[in-house]
Amino acid sequence: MKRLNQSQLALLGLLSFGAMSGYDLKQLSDWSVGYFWRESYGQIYPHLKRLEADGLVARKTERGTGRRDRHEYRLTAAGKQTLQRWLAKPAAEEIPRNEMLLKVFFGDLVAPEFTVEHIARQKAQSEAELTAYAAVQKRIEGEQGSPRQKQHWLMTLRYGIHIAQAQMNWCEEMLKELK
Amino acid sequence: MKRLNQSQLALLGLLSFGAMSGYDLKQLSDWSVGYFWRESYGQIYPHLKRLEADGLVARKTERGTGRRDRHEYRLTAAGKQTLQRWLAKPAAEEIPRNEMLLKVFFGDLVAPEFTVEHIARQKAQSEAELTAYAAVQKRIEGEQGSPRQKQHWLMTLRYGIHIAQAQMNWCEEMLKELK
DNA sequence: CCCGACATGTAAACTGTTACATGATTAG
DNA sequence: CTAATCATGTAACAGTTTACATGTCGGG
Repeated sequence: MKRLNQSQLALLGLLSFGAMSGYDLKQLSDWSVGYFWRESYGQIYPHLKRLEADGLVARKTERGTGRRDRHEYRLTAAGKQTLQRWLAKPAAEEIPRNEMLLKVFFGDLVAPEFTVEHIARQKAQSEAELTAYAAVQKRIEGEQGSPRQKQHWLMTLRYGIHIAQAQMNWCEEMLKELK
Repeated sequence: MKRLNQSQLALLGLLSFGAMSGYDLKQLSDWSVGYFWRESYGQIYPHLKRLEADGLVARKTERGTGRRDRHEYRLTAAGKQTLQRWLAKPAAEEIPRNEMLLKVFFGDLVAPEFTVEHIARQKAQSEAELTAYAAVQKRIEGEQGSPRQKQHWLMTLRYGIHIAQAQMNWCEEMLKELK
């Protein structure tokens, strides 16, 4: 039984909200943690198999009425314990990779318009994110779940908002400077 | 001749500042773009070979006086053109992965102290980054290079500062809320 | 009748880190 | 003498995306 990776632990975390299929997991993660964590089907399905083999999740198959079978996974006691142990450990430092910044950094090799364009595009993106976050907030408030659970969800959302706002401020500052 | 990836283009970009060895490339990238882009030797050396085979960089070998040979690479005209074409194209959206946020998100499954700890650690990290950025600023000012080049370097540095400050603000807000 | 949502999965390709291997020189 | 710096490189492993493959059901 090898050590689990971050992806697998993220899936365990999502399953703590209730039993779900691989498909559900993807849908849920896309809107709830999508702005700071993404998973693809190509990872989800193999990971679920692995987690089941390790006894961290349990599968229940529903014969679909004509539809393809649906495999619903729920967290086992062992899975929850593994998850909690992980949550107690400090998070690994993230190594960012920002292509846009790279293009600004090397921007003196091309016409200034290109740099302006990169920054304008970033600004539009951050703006769109802020709009999306407002929708996420509404959705969180509408979901069922304990107040504490919601508090944690909203805390991460606040992070996204802070970052997007900082990006916008930076973009505006830079666009002014480049004019 | 397959399409280059971001790493290879980043190396071409760094080589635009002058001829360098793989080792130099690593040292330079660590302090100059390290806060938003990182490369490891395990990538750099194979990439340089590949770039040379494609005619985008040219190698000059210096016999070291006893030391191991030093391979210095410089950008060719074709390499510069490839780089400029890339700089003109919009940057791909970055997909962030933030383990700390994931642990805050699932924080209601463990004692609140753990969430406080994750945030406190983030705060210390962002603080340290801000200190490091001040040193980078001094170093940029001391480097030779055109004013325009420096302007671009300082623009990306401002980005780092904005983000680190936003992170600090978020941390402080959250720590207050959790008390 | 066609599109989008539901639903699961695999394989290939790609990308990246880490550990290992080697070895000289220089500063403390 | 020993640690750090210069210096290059490979191999194993780990992680991720993408394209492909398959098929139903409901709504417009």
